[in-house]
Amino acid sequence: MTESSTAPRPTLEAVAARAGVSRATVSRVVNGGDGVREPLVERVRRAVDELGYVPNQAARSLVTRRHDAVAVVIAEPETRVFADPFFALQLRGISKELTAHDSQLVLLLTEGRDDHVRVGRYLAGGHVDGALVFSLHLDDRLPGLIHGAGVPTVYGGRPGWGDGTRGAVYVDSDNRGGAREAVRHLVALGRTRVAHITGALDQTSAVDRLDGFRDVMVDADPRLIVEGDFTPAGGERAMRELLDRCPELDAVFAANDLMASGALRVLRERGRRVPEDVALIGFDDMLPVAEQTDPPLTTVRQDIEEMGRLMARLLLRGLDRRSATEPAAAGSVAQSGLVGAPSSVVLPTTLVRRASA
Amino acid sequence: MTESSTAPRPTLEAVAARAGVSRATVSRVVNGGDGVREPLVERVRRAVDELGYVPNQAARSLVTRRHDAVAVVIAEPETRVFADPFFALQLRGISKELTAHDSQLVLLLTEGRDDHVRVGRYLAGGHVDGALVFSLHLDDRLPGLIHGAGVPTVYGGRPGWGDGTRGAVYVDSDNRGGAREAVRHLVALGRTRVAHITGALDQTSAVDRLDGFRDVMVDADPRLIVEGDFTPAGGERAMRELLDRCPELDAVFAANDLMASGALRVLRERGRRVPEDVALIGFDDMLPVAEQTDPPLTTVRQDIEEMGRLMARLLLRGLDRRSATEPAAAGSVAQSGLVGAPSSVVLPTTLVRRASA
DNA sequence: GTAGGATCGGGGAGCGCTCTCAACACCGCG
DNA sequence: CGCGGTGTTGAGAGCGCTCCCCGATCCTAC
Repeated sequence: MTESSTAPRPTLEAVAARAGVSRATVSRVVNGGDGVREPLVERVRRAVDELGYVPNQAARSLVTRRHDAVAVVIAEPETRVFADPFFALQLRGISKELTAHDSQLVLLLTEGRDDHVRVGRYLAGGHVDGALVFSLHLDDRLPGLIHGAGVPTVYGGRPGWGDGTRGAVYVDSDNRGGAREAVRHLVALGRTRVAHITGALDQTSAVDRLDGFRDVMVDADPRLIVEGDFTPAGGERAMRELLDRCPELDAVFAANDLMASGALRVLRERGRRVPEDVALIGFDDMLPVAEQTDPPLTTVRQDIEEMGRLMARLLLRGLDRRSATEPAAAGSVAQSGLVGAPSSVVLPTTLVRRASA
Repeated sequence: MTESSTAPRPTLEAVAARAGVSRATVSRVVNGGDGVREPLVERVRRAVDELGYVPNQAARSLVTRRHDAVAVVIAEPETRVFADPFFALQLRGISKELTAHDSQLVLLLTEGRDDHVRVGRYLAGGHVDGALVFSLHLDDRLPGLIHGAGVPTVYGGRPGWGDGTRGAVYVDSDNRGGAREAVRHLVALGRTRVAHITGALDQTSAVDRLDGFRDVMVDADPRLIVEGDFTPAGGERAMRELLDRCPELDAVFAANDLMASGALRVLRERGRRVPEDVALIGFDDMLPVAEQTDPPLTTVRQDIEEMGRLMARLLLRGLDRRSATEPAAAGSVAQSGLVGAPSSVVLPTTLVRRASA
């Protein structure tokens, strides 16, 4: 039977005693070991192993003010999130990158607006070295709170224009460009009555995709644009409305795959053949959805995992640089809290042609 | 422009000075405030507000040995996980419960076997008060490592029988009972040639569902049982094989909804009508999948979010009790590291009848 | 062989907090 | 009016670690 935490964990002191050196020497070895001669390093290493020594992070943070931990804030009030693998993929990317840098991932899920204050307080509390923030809605006050907390931050997706977002560093997909490409493809197919099911318009990604749609369909009949909400049910609803308003439409660009799948069901239900009667394009290339519909979905791919990885990389890089320049940089630390501000990144998208368009 | 972390955060000392009391008094107020007279409490509170004081968690942990943080370990080598909302839902449940207890969630995603050692080291490092572990595979050495780390742990799903699993506390669904109910339903429908697509048999949930199947189909034709892997593609593969082996089958119980959806596609492709020719039941009641197939899936529901919440609750309760009994309890601390070991919990499942069976 | 320089190791001072313990105040009761 | 008791407050000692600084050490070159 394990008596957990019964055995007091060995301290630096204990290791030092065992190896017959001073604490400082052990500390040096544990933290990289330069400046200590080989035989000693060896002896310390052995002592560490024998004792099963693991540094006490709390003690270390207390003096270094570093935590080797990054908060990931997912600000999603709706259950919706969990229906799509989006976050899981981002998390995976982030996790990989953080692990490679020996940083931990502290996950902050917010349920409602009240939670934002809690998150703000947590970040202000200096528990983490930085924050990665997702899924903002335009009216969120989170950026303001985060800004106030003064924690280096990278956003996933371009934040809105609210408080604290000016100069924020973010990683985003080329939503507008991707949308343009999708719609152009539909046009190239000879479709003339192209409709658009938007995402939830309180998110910049939805707005950008709508803009992309408009870039190509410059004077689109306003009846051909319906607001959705990124869910399959929303896609169904929107598709019904489109069909009612404008039965002669011959193509649909949905702002994500989930809505496209809903739209697809409605189209079939109403007896339209896809892609013969109506061509359909989604967005995301969410494999389990896009590949498994019938017909498989033509869609705009964004590399979600890579986005996560990149966010983490940007943050960590900024952090490193900051600690490197520590004393001098006070003045040049920008809004993001990152030195020499790594600028935002917009990743390209690619059109994946399957059967639906 | 925020100069992040430029202003040194106020310390207890500073608050004490401002309020004209001693550090100890401020500490008392900050930690609940009993034993301090009202006017003083008031004065300290004000000083805290004015200074924007936030306790330094590192310093606190250093002396209390508590971290108010729990690790969530997801041991999933395959990408598969991220295709289903399973973890997201569990995480949500866990997050809610932890938040209510002012605990943080440290997420540890493991990529491959090597990561297990890293995780073990992290847990042993005493960074967190406890751990919640998911998605074990039978041959995992993670339980052994965790056991060795001596961290109070609750497993999600019954762990296997390997090293360190004896006496482990877990939360699971009644996989076997749920499977039985599903199969009985098929039998009640008058189906006689009932097939089963199992999950990945290195996970206890898959094994248990198979056992439940066998409980009802006592002498099932072995050709009617095919091993799947919990993915839609695996479901397709398995369904093809079943159909080839045994074209006359009239019902299928798939060990999860994802595989059921794959099976459904194959059934349709081969011209079988569901449920007329072949009745189909899944497991999980994963809404985005189960409700959106055509026909919608009859399935066995398990309350995934509740499982997560329960795991967290069990862990936290054990932790509390442990710290309450601290000095005396050394001897009675069981395998799980939890005092007065809250025992494992198996949650009931319910059959959700939709159109597929 | 020894002086000089460069490098390495050890001692000690905290980081910010909690917690024990002693001092003190104030109450009621004898 | 004094004494014990109860209840508050303050002082101080660390928790385990890093990092600075100075003395010790080692090597090289003359």
